[in-house]
Amino acid sequence: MVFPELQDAQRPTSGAVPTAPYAQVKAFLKRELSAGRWPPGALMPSDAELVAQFGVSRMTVTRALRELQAEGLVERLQGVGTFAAHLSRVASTLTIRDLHEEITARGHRHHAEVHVARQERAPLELARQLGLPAQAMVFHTLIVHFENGVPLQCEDRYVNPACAPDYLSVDFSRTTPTHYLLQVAPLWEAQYSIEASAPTPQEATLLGLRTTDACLIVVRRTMSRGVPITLARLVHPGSRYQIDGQFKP
Amino acid sequence: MVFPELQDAQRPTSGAVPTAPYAQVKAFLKRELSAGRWPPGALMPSDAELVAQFGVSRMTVTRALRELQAEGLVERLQGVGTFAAHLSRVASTLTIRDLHEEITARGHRHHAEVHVARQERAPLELARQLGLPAQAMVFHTLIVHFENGVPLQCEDRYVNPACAPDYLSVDFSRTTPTHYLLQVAPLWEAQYSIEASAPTPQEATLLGLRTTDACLIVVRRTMSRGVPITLARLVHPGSRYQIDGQFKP
DNA sequence: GCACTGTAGTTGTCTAGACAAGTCTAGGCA
DNA sequence: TGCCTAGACTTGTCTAGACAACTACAGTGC
Repeated sequence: MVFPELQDAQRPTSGAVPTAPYAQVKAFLKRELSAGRWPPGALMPSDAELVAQFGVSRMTVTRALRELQAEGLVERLQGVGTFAAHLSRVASTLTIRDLHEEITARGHRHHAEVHVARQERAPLELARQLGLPAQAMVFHTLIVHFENGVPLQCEDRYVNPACAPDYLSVDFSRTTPTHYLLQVAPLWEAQYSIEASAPTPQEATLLGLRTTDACLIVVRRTMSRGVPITLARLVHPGSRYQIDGQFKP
Repeated sequence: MVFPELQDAQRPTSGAVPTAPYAQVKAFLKRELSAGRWPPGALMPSDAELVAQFGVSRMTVTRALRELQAEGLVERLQGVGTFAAHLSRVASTLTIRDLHEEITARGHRHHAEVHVARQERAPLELARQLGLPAQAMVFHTLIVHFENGVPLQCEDRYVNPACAPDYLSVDFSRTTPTHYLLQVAPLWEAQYSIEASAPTPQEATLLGLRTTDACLIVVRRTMSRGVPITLARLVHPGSRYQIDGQFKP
């Protein structure tokens, strides 16, 4: 078996110690938690005890605990107490980036070929997912993105015309749909699924693959203010694309 | 092309309005941001202006802004001001769950077959990734997990013996390695990569696949308190496993 | 045994003010 | 012109106290 190379995690520099009192309280609790002083579900010190222990005001302790709560390390119950969280799930931040940005950040060259950019009538299921009536008009683009001349992503996208009426007039060899749509609708909410599958014959041709080559496929539906904006199927050659990430609880 | 079904996002119930002042300030800013009142990079109202506008104390405004900053919606620069963030990347929370939990949560039956559970000498590259000298002893397990009798994951895992000396004495037909290691080392930090690829012949056999079937492969290296604990390669049949998620900025 | 009540302890939130530290700009000076 | 400084403005953080909302528990009365 093969273990691909993983980058080394950045180690925190031990030189610069955070001196702010709230940070000290937070660091103390984090340290003791990681040492197993309070096993998952155990009752932790109350605000008042920490106030006495550190000689700070309650607002300071509260801030430290609220941030730990936001990070999922502790659970607080009003009237009951603060408890060490059950870490049976660890959440990471998966970053969905604009592909153009991602490629140029690597110091590489990005270009795109537009194969389809037109209006279509949406079949029932597609219309439903975009919150439109059946047979409604939708925008459809099919774009292949290249990194240094090698095809990296086949982007099949449907867009709700109500949210981006000028979508088809954009020059997608210069701007990516993601970038344009982020400008039109700044705040997003999205669902995605990541799967591995063989490409369709058309996708295989566009990406220069055989239909037996594995692809990493991300399907994403994006909403803004409760209105579906776009539905995208992003197909990547498995041999040339992977999703990396790291997380710290 | 095929768009798999995505579940509907949960819509916030519009009945219960948050009444806490800090939540009102936060909701106001979020609403205006999503309406595009401050385009990315634009200067937003200062603390003092929001204090005057809402008639609350500065601590209240500060809390609202600090939470928006933590969510990545605004950027604050000391001595300069508060700015609408560039949302070119949107972060989601990808949850790495214990497979046993995941399967039972679906109401299905989970069982595991242990194929390998022994000590081995680590070759150079593996030892390096686990922070050990070359030829050091490491624990190695190879376990196949089943959902309702169908193979769902092939888990090839190496463990640093210093972190979990009793690892090999665990009955992995009853406990998953993930679950056991979470108990031994409560706080994690991890790096992962997700990719699509064909399985090795051995993996294909164990999962009941052909070597041309696409697999979704997650490689994860886990550290606790700066010490590498485990390196795992999790191979899933692409046709039977996908990673789902959603995010709201 | 059972229902009710008071009380102590907990977290959730807010206020008014204070000082520190950083940035920017206009004015003064050589 | 070029450099320096004082002041205005910004965010970062802390304090001491207050009230509200909630929970758990012991005690009371039936």
